[in-house]
Order: sequence, then structure tokens, then C-alpha cells
Amino acid sequence: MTIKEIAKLAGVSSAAVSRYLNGGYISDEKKEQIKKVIEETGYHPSAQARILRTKRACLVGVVVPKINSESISRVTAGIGQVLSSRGYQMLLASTDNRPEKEIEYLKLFENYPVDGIILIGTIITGEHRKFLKNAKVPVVVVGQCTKYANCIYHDDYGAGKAMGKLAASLNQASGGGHIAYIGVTRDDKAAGAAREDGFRAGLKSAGIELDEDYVRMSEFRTDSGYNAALSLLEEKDDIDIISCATDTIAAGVIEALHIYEKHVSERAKSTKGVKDTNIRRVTVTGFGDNQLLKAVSGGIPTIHFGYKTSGIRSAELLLDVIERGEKIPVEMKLGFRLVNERTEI
Amino acid sequence: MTIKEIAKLAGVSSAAVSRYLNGGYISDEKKEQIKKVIEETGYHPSAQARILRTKRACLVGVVVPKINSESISRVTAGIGQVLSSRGYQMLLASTDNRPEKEIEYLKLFENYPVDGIILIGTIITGEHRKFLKNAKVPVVVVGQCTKYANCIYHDDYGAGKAMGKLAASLNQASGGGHIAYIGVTRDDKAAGAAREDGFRAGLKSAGIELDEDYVRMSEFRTDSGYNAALSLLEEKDDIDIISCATDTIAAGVIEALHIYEKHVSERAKSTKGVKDTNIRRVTVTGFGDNQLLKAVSGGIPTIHFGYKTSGIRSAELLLDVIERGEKIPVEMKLGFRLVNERTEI
DNA sequence: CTGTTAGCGCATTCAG
DNA sequence: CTGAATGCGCTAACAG
Repeated sequence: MTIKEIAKLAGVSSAAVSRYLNGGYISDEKKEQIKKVIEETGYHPSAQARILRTKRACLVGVVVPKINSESISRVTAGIGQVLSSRGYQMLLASTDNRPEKEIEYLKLFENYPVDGIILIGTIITGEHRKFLKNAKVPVVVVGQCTKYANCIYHDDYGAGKAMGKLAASLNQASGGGHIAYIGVTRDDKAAGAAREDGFRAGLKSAGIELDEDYVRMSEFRTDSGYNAALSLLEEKDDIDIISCATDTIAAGVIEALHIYEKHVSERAKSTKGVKDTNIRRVTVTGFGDNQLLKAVSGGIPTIHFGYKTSGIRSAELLLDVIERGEKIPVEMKLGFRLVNERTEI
Repeated sequence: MTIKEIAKLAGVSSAAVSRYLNGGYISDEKKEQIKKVIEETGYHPSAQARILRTKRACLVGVVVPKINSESISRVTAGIGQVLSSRGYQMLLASTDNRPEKEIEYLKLFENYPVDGIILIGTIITGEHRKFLKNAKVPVVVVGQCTKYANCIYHDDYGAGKAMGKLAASLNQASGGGHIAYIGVTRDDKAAGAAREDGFRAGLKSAGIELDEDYVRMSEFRTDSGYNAALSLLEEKDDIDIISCATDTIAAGVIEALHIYEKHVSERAKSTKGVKDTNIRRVTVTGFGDNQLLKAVSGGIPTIHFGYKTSGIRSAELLLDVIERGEKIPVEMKLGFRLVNERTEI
């Protein structure tokens, strides 16, 4: 069903139908005829052809590393809020944490009818930079700092440092166990490198050096955090703090602690003479302020980032360049809040 | 940058470039020239124009109620897996649990370059049925049963019944408290009506009737589950089981229990004479088998649905009609597994 | 207010 | 093997 056929059926020109659809000048009489025909036929205009002409889709594409994440959903909620208030819609593409897929979807969006792209960044490779440098549609990057596009990111280093200081004070108060850290790949400059470096700096400011034997790497998944924690617990028996680069990882660590404690105390029972009161109380910390984790665990020390805010700002930034052709490059760094109140549980 | 300009620069016709791009007949000589020009200019063909011609995008749109959900991410993981193995890409649209937005995005996809649509269903309104009845692109619905499209759904009633039976046996073993249920809107036939009806049936098969005073409604959110649980706990002091329609809600209930117990035991301390040992041990159950919840809580009785499988099947179904024009309507019901092992914590 | 016309960028006949 | 010509469905001048 095309605009032409509608025009013929209604006895008008295709231009008249187009105007009817887009609110141009049309006599009430013809308006009626057209309306009737459209209803009868159940005609829907092809957005594609329209966009091919107008170059304007009122749509933005958002590339995200994964779907099942509270932080990411907070960002997209922010984006969605300003987009819909300004008459835009949002399409998401998820890459399963695979940088190649990121490029793939960026290219998809570049050649599809979207007016702009928001990339929730993880690892910025050379390919990414190349893409950003000559993208033919405006792009803003959230969560990572880059010179090649407008970007909004969080103070991961500062947050890491604050967490490091907190860990140090907790450690000193509890009296002398070891601090462990479970990080993510340093290729991720924000969640990987910056948080870890900040954490080390925070410790150092309290005179503590993070021992490499107490450091593990994890994927951005609970089960991976679980494994990292188990490896830590099996090798070391003097850990009193496990700081994790994300709350998702922290959840896995909590699980591992439960299981490990159970395991140890059972061995203690069977091997008479070993006192099972020997089990050390381990504090787990995270980043991200995950609400589900807080609800179930009662809350662990973590960092609250303004994810929704970064979503809002990124969408505003993007629309500024789409609609007003704003050309001045922007790098925006957002702060954080240390969360250390344990819900009364 | 268009195909024509490339053609001019390479000294060939636009058709030659098109053939180069799509693997048609081209002499090696011209191939080289074109390749060079394309690399120099960084030209990308417009997918839009191509699709306008070919009517084939190798893309499917997926409409989801929310982004931050383990069950939904499992479905989309399944979809993504078969799609990418068959050369398709996937675009997501999230509706924030708002049925109107669902229609909006369904229409968007209908007129955009996607070859098919998968709807992860919540509430099927008249508008939905109307859309499904005369959609001009194939649609499959996941998670809800409908006559108006191919659909794949889960045995929510059976799962509810199994959970009802479990609750009954738990209740009888613990000796006589009350069973409470926190559901979601019955407009959601699957997660709302079917689970609740099944639950009641399961209880009834053990001779127990669910008391309406012990039933609450919640949104699909942790904080809403928290509020529902609080209202329950404040009114009733003889609850020993709270069954929830989703694990997300269950997380909120767990939080509420922690807080309420704390609250009660403090009052007990200040009001001398009240014995705080009086606090009843409440079992919380859910649906969905959320892994983060399991890790942190040690696991609650819940239902594992084959979400990834339903994703896989739905994508296969969709591709069957897209590629082979399969016309026979399909309704597929998938089973479940009752999860009742508490991780050794 | 209205119809005619000329493309948007590309793929596909169809002669050469 | 190749290029010229045609049209996908729609909108934006333009002349009535």
C-alpha cells in the first residue's frame, strides 16, 4: 500500500495525501476523503522512504554492553526520559560485552535511520576511535572519556580512591587482615584501570600497599566474581576485606563467602581440634549501588554514580548537536557518592 | 557520499559499484579501482536506500517491557544467539512496562527496516490484538498466549500450582501460620493471573484456601515488593510464608523482613517483658530463578523457566516465516522446574 | 489550497 | 561483463 494508491482511491494527488499525513494545507473535504480511504485500507506510511527524503528520523540508537544491568538501565532511563520529552524514540543494541559487536552496531546505526548515537562505552579500541573520528552521524559516549567524541563519564578514579580510603580505615579498625581486590580488565579504562588505580591510591594515602597476591580479575558477572573469590579464599586465610570493581561481582563474592564459611566450619567439625570460631569476618565492597543487592544483603559499602544523570546529559548533548548543530566538543565528568550505611538488618 | 560519486571517482558506472558491493560480476581491474576509491573516501553504503529497494534488512526488532531484568535478558540472549548465527542483527525497544509505548514501538518497527518483530508480552490489550491482526511484518509473541500471532509462553499456571503445593507442605511442616501472596496485575495473564490462579489451585489441592486478607498487589519492582510486604507484616503477625509473583518482588520482601524483624526486636528490648523470641521465621518464595538473588540470599524456593529456550524458539519461529514464508500458526508452551535447593549457606 | 515534478541512494532490469 | 535507465515510497519545491 503506497501513498499513490491512497491518492488514487481518494481521488486526489499523492502530495495531498502527504500533506494530510504531515499537517500541511488541505481542505476539509479532501481531508475527509483521504481519512476514509486510509482507515479502510489500514495504510501505514513507510518511515523508511520518508527518512530517505527528509534525513530526519526522530530516533536515536543506543549501543549498550549488556541488557541485564542496573547501572545501564539507569543510564537508558535517563536517555529515554529526555528523548521522549522531545519527541524522539530510542532503539537499543546490546553487544554482550564484545567490542567487535560494538563496532558492528555502531556501523549499523550509522547507516540506518537514526539521527544520532549514544555509546555506553566499555573498551575503546583503535577501531572505535577510527569510527568516532569520521562518523557521519553525531555520537556521544557515556561512561568512558575520549577525545574523539562528546563524552560524559564518571569519576571512577575518585570513587576508587574514596573506596580505598574506606577499606583502609575498615582494615585498621578490624586490626590487620589483608585487603583483596577483584577488578575487571584494565582495557576498560573506567571500571578497570581508573577504579583500581584510585583504590590503590586511596590505600596508599593511608599507608597501605595493595599486595598483588591479593588481586584477581573477573568478568562483569556474578559467577565470575564467585570464582575469583573462591580462588582468593583458597589461597589466603587472612583476608578481611574484598573490594570488587562492581556490585555484580560483589554478589558473587558474597555467595562464595557463604559457601566457603560453611565448607570450613564443616571441616572443623569433622576434624576435631580445629576451632571453627577461627573464621574471619570478611567485608565485601562494590561499585554501582545495586538496589537488588542492597535489598537482599542489607547493603554493602559501595559507590553511587549518577547514572541516570549521565543518561540525561548525554541525550541533551546529543540533541543539541542534532537539532542546533552545536559544534563545541564537550567532556563532562560526573561525581559520585560513597554509600556506607548498612540498612538496619 | 553516494554510490554515484564513487562511480564517478572510479571512472565506472554506479551499477558497477553496486555489483562490487553485492558480489556481482565485475572485472578484477574495475574491482581494484572501486576498492581504492571506497577506501580513500571511507564510503559506507546507505542501508536505508538499499532496503527501500530490496525489502530485506536482515534485522529484527524486539520489544521488551524493561531492560533491567534477568529473565528478559535471558530471552534476548536466546534470540540474539540464533539471529546472529543466521546473519541477522537485533534491535531492542524498551517500553518501561507501559502498554501504550508497546504499541508505539510495534508501529515503529512495522515501518522501519526490520524483517520481523518479537514482542516480549505483558498485557495484551485490544490495541495489541488489532495490531497483531493486520501487522504487515511477521510478529511472534513471547511470554503470553494469544491467538493473533505465533506465540511461545511458559506454563505459569503449572508453575504456580507447583509453588502452591510447595507452600502448603512448608506451611504444614512449620505448623500453622498463614500463607501470604504478593502478585502482580491480573491484566498480565501470565505473571499475574496464571501464577496466582495456579498458586491457589496448588494450595487447594492440599486443602488450604488462600485468605484474601493475606494477598497484596505489587509492581514489577523491588521497592514495590518491599512496600507490599511491609503492609502485610504490619497487619498480620502470623505469616509464615510470603510467595511472590517474581523474584524481583521477593527481594523487596526479604528486605522488608530484615527491617521489620529489627524493628520488632528493638521494640521488644525497650518494652520490657515482650519476648523477642516471638519473631516468626518467614519463608519467601519467588518465580524466575534470579541468579543475583540466589547468590546473595543463598537461594529461595523459586521457579526456573526456560527463558533462553523461549528466546531461541521464538527467533527460529520468526525466521521460519520470514525466510520460508511458513504460514501454519504456532502456539508453544514451555515447561518449568521447581527450584528448592538452598545453596549451602 | 492543490497537483505536477524531481529526486533521496540504491539495486535491478535490459540492451549492449 | 558493463552502463543507462527505471523505480522503491515519499517529500519538497514549484507553478497553478
